[in-house]
Order: sequence, then structure tokens, then C-alpha cells
Amino acid sequence: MSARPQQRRKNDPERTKADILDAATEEFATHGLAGGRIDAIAEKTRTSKRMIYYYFGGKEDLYLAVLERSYRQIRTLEADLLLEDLPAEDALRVLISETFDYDEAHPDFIRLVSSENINCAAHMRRSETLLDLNISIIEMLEKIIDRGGRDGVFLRRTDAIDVHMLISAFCFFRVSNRYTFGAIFRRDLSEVGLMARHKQMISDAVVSYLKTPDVPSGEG
Amino acid sequence: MSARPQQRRKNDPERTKADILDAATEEFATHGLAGGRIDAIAEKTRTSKRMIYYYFGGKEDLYLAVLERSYRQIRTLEADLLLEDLPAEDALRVLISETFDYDEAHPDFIRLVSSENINCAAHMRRSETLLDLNISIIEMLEKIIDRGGRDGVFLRRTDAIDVHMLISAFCFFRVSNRYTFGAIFRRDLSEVGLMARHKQMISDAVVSYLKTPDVPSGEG
Amino acid sequence: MSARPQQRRKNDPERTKADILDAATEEFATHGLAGGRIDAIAEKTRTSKRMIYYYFGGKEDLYLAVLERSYRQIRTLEADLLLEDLPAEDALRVLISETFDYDEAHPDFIRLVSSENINCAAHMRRSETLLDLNISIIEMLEKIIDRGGRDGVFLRRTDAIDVHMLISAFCFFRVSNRYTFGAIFRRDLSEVGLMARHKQMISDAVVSYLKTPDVPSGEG
Amino acid sequence: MSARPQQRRKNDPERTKADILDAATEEFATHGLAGGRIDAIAEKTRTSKRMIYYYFGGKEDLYLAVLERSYRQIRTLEADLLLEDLPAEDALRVLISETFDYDEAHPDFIRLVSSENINCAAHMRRSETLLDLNISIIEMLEKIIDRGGRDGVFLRRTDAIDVHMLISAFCFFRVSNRYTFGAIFRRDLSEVGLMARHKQMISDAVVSYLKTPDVPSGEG
DNA sequence: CATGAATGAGACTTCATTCAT
DNA sequence: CATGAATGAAGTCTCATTCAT
Repeated sequence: MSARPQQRRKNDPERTKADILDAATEEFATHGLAGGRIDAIAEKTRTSKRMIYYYFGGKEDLYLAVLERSYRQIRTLEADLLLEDLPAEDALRVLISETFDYDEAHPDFIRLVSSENINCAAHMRRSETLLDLNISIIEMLEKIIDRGGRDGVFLRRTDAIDVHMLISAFCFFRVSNRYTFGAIFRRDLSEVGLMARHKQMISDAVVSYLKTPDVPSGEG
Repeated sequence: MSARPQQRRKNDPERTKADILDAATEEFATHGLAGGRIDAIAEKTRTSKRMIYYYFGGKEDLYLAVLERSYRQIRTLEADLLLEDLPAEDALRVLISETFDYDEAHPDFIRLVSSENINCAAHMRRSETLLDLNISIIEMLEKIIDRGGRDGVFLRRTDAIDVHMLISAFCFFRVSNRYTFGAIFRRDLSEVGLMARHKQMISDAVVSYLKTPDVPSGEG
Repeated sequence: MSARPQQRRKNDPERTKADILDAATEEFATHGLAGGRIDAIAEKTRTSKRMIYYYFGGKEDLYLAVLERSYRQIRTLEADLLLEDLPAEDALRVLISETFDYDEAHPDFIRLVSSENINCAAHMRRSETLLDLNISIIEMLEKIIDRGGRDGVFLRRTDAIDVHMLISAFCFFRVSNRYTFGAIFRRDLSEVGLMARHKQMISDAVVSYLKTPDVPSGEG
Repeated sequence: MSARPQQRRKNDPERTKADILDAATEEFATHGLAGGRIDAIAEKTRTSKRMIYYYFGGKEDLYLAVLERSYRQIRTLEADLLLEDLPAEDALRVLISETFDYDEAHPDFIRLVSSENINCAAHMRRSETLLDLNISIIEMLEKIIDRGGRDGVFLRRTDAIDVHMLISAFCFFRVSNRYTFGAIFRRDLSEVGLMARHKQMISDAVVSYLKTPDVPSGEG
């Protein structure tokens, strides 16, 4: 009679686990590791508090699982970018734009990372999974920088990780420090117009930085 | 009867308060608001736990006091800069350098701000003191940008707060995300050589950004 | 239809039960009834936790089953001794030696009994099996004591259960209190040399006790 | 008006601690470390569960404190014995009698020690206090044995710790195994008549052991 | 001003046990 | 017979805070 005979089975561990992870991500992002409450997570869930311990072991392990899943997601997204066929500057601008948009779209991830830093990355360090995240973005960036150098578009010699940091810092900060910066300077950083202007700014700043030679040459 | 006016003042209230604030700053910076422990603060102090309640009321009030003192200190420092007599680019580079060094020298402050952002700046918003912190750095930056524009050094039209954000983001991120960034990219961001290179980079990036005109002129 | 009567008997119930009992004996001996964990027992087993409930009902029932099996084993061993043809003193020394060796070889049993005593033998009392364990050792001991009395070797009049207690106490204590006694007096009671000396001592003590007349005769 | 002005003060830490220790001793003796409940201890107390953590830190620490106090008490008692002026055999009989009576009077202590042995003396080992308990009874025993040897009363050469073990084993076992032994042999070991007989037996056994020469000499 | 003792509320975690298949 | 998933009840422990002096 029904098109889905045994669907919505009661015992679906994967779904239960994902359910818990979703709730935990929100809780830890909002309150940090110390401030997050297992009880609160359980209440947001279809299951009980007991299952959190059944599947994840404890608070810290759950936190780590949340962290790992979050980082895995961003890597997956990065891997989907196809920048090889674009001219260096265009590729770079796409990369920056994607980073900007990702951070903007994932404030929970940003907060988790902030939280982890307050904790000196103690949990991340314990995770092989996280430390083995072979950040593909660096390779992409290296290729773009090399291409731009060969094509004579980028005149400055740079290190890819440094450039990635320049990009990340701005995109991350806009979201991570949205509240304090907004309060002090009376600006709503989530406003759409501001967002567009800022995306343009970080793009222009990075591009102009790469285009400017290290040592201002004689012809300047 | 009271021939000894201020005698027997074994304990100096102001000193006790400062003592508590020092301990609390360290504790909250290291563990965040939720993770910070009143007991831990009391133990780092020359006085007892009871005094914390006597002077500050409670945990959240103490946290706010810590936050206010931290922000007040940074404002004091900014006010000391004398940039009026320097050419625009030089002044800008000094300003960036000072910001960079300040963040580098005050990781506790950075972490407090991160912590406050995780909490949506809830406490900062409650504080008149903090919201009235008329950040003088914006005025300084505006003057520099104007001067540079008038002098034909800076060709791009920009908003001072945006530029401040570009600078702050990088300087802040370097410290705030030191641990996760360091772990993922296997770089020790507190290394001296790296520090110098990064200071140069953010300086060059901002300067080259300001020097490049908004719309790529004729040659585009 | 059922041409294969006992085929597909992948799992042998008796073996499974014995498997569980082995694991449970170790667990309860090591941690006591309260400290023993059903999960831990299940993990040491070839089967799952569910089977423990299937076969034994619950934790306490399992504990009782362990206790019963342990006591049944010791009775079996005692029954094998053939002491009838030996002179009284020799028979007694063999009996003591066997008791000593059995306790030494079965620390798990010793600990189970200790554990049961901490619990006031509450479970043992519930077990008809255990209470009906007609301890054959008492009969053996009685015969030996009688024989020794008739032969003029043992001059003291004694009760067999008392003598059994004297023997048991020492043999049991050596194993049951191995750890605290060892720690306080800095002696490793499992050392082979000490073991031999102690076996000799308990033997000599019991024999000399039985040989000495109740009332110190004339020479006193 | 009252002869005890400020007696029965509310804040009397020492009394609170002793109160907790009393309750904990009973609880741990009855149920062992794993079976003992902090809640149950708190309920037996004039104070709350919270105070247990305030003064002792946690369950295991409380257990250790109980253990230490129990051992300290027995040492104090031993130290009070004045045996120097008695003839060797009399002194020995007094010592045995005291040991017997102490164990009989302190079944909680016996159970604690049993419990600790089930746990491999794990907690005792961690305690400097306990390991430094310089068990004076050994020195006493040594003096008695020496004296008896010089006086020609004790003909057997023995080690004091071994003899102490012979005595302890019986006295301890009578209490520790009271329940299982009683159940199996249908004897109530706490019966007064039995107690007297047993005390006589262990005394006679040890004395006759010491009086009998190691190697039955020719004159026998 | 200052202090050690005390505490209620609520956090994290564990356990024996049962359910649905 | 057998299994992985699920669970309510109860345990240990922590925290910011207040009390009595």
C-alpha cells in the first residue's frame, strides 16, 4: 500500500548519530565546550542523553566528533572547486569568494574553531583524523600563484600558506568577531551591502598585494 | 580616639581588586567564561573567594570587569601614538605595526574577545563603559587615509573602518587562531622569523591595496 | 523436511555457558559482586551481553552460578584424596598440604569467598546447592583425628571442624590477605621459598597442637 | 548560665570530618568500595553529600581516609600493650588474646581489609601513611620469641613475621569468613562459648608450635 | 573588611537491563 | 538461539554562591 515499506525504521544508528551530531554542533558552537550542556544536546535530539554516551563515549569525545565532521565538510567543499582552467587572477578571486561565502554560511564552524583555539587546540591535537586533513586548498593556491607568476600577472614572490592566512584571517574574522566589532563600531556585519563590499575588499587587497613587486622597482 | 587615621590598613582594597582582576583575566582568557572557575581564580589570588563576591558581585560581573579593563588598556595605548607628522604611508605602517605588536603581546586580550564573541558579545552589550569606548584608532586612520589621498599616495577610495578591519583581522587571527592554524599547517606562528614576515605582509598588503586605484585604469 | 537433526548447531549452549562462567568468575573475583561489570564480562566472552541474561537471568544469578561452580570444584578435589591407608600424622600432613596447594592455586576462589563474606554470605544462603555441599573434608579429618587418638599419636582432644578452621584460616589468609600483608611487611607472599616455609609451618603447628595434651601434664 | 558556653558550635570541621569518616567506615565495610554509596554515607551523616567532597575530595579518597584511620587505631592499641615484664609464654598468650579480641571487636576493620585485598591493595599502596605504619607488633613478638628462646621455653627457631601471620590468620579468618564458614558448617561463630574455645585453641596451637623443636630430637 | 565552613542545584557519567528484529 | 540498539534509574562529582563569625 505504502511506497516506503520499512522506511523510518526505529533503529537507524547512522541517523541517530547524525542527529546527535547536529544538536551537539549547535550547542557547542553556541556555548563552547565548557558551556555546552549534554542535557541540552539530548533535549534537541530524537534520542536520550544515554545514547550520546552509547555512541560517543563522553562530552569531550562528542565535541571532537563534532569538530572532525565540521572540518571534513569544509575539505569536501574545497575539493569541488574547479579552478584549473581559469586565468590566475580569476581563479584566485573565485577561491577567495568561496572561502568568504563558506565562512559566512557556517558561523557554527567558525565558533567551534574559535572555541578550540581558546582551548589551545587541545582536542584537535589528539585527533589523527584532523591532523591528517590534507588541506587541498594550499595546493590549489600554490598552483594559482605559480601560474600567475609564470604569466607575469603576479609580480610578488609569496608563500602559499601565508597568502591563505591573509585570506582566511579576513573571512574568518568577519564572522568570528562579528559581535564585538559590530558593537564597538555600530555596524551590522551581517548586512548584505556590507558583505558585498567586504568580499570585494579582501579580493582586491590580495590581488593588489600579489601584483605589486616585493621591492618597488625603479620604474615605479 | 582615632589618632591613627588610616593605620592598620593591612590590605589595600585597590590592590586586592587589581590582584583579583589579574587572576581572573588569566583564568577567563584560558578557559572562557563558562570554563573559568571562581575557585581557580581565588587560588591564584592573595585573598579568598569571598572577596571576589565582596568586590565584584559574582562571576559574570567579574568577567565584565575583566573585559572592561582589557579594552581600556588598548585604548590608552592607541592614544599614545604620534602619527600626525609622518607621511601617510609611514604613518600607516607604524599604525599597523603597533596593532600587530599589541595583539602579539596580549594573547589574553585576544582570547577574551574571542570568548566574548562566542557568547554573542552579550556582556559587552550590557556595558556602557565598553560601548562608549570611542575607538580613537578610527580617527587616526581616517586622517592618514585622507592625507594619503590628498598627497596622491593612496589612489583607492576607502572606508576607514573597513581598512581597520582588514588590519585587525590579520593581526587578530594570527594570535586567535594560532593553535588550530598551527596544528593543521604544521607551523609555529609564534616563531620570530614568521612573525617578522607576517608583519611585513599585512603592511604591504594594506599599502598596496590603498595605492591601487578602485577601477583598474586605462591599461585594463 | 528436517533431515538434519542437530545440524547448524554453530553454537554449543553448554560451551557458551561455561564461557560466560569463566569470564564472570574472573570478573567477580577481581572486582567483587558490586564492582564486577556485566559489560566487562560480556567483552571477555565469545558471545554477547544478551546471552548472559538469556542463560543466567541477571547479575546476581550469574554471581551465584559462579559461586556454586567454584565450590563444587573444590569438593570434587577433596573427594579424590585417598588417606585411609596412611598413618594419622602422614594423612594429616597430606590433607594440609592439599588444602594449602588448592588455595594457592585458586586465588579467584579465595576472592570470591572473601567477597561473599563482605556481603554476609547473602547469596550463598539463598542457594540450596551451596548449603547442601556436604563438605567431605570434615569426615576425613574426623577419621584421621580418631585414628591418631587411638594410635596414641595425637594426645589432645579436639573438634574436627575447629581443626579444619585452624588449617583453613592459615591457607586462606595467605592468599586472601596477600596484598595488604605483603604491603605492610614488605614480603612477597607468592615467593616460592616463602611458600614452602609456610606450608611446613602450618603443618608443624597443627601436628604439634594435636600431639600436645590438653592439660599440661605433671611436668608443668 | 550554662557551664558550656559555646559548646556544640555549628562549624566544627573536625567533628564534621569524624562524622563522615564514621559513616563511611560503616558503609564501605558493609558494601566494599565499589558497593558503597556516597549518597548512603551522606544520609547517615549530620552533613550533606557536598561536604564529603569538600573535605575528602572524592569516593576513593574518602575510602583511603577510612582505611588510614582504621589502621592507625589498631597500631595505637598495639602500642599500649605492656608485655616486657611477663614470662615469654604468658606474654605471647596475652598478645594472641589481644589480637583475637581486637579482630572480634572490629569486624568493620576486617571487612575493610578484605575489601582492600580484593582490590589488590591498590589504595593502600598509594598511601605513604599506611606504608609507613611501623608495625610495632613485630618488634614485640621478636622480643618475646627471643626471650622464650633464651629461657629455654621455646625450642623452635622461628621468624617473627611468620608467627604473626599464624596468629593473625586465625583471628582474622574467624571474623572475615564468619558468614560462609558458618553457613557451610552450620556454626554461629559469634557464639560466646565457641569464641572462648577458639581463643584457647589458637593460643595453644602457637605455644605448642614454638615449644616443639624444629627437628624432633633423639630424646623424644 | 575578611574568613573558613557550608550548600542546593545541576552537571557528567555509569549501570543493569530490555526491546525489536 | 542470537544480536545491536536503546534506556531509566541512579550514581559520582562540580559549581557558583551564601552563612556565621
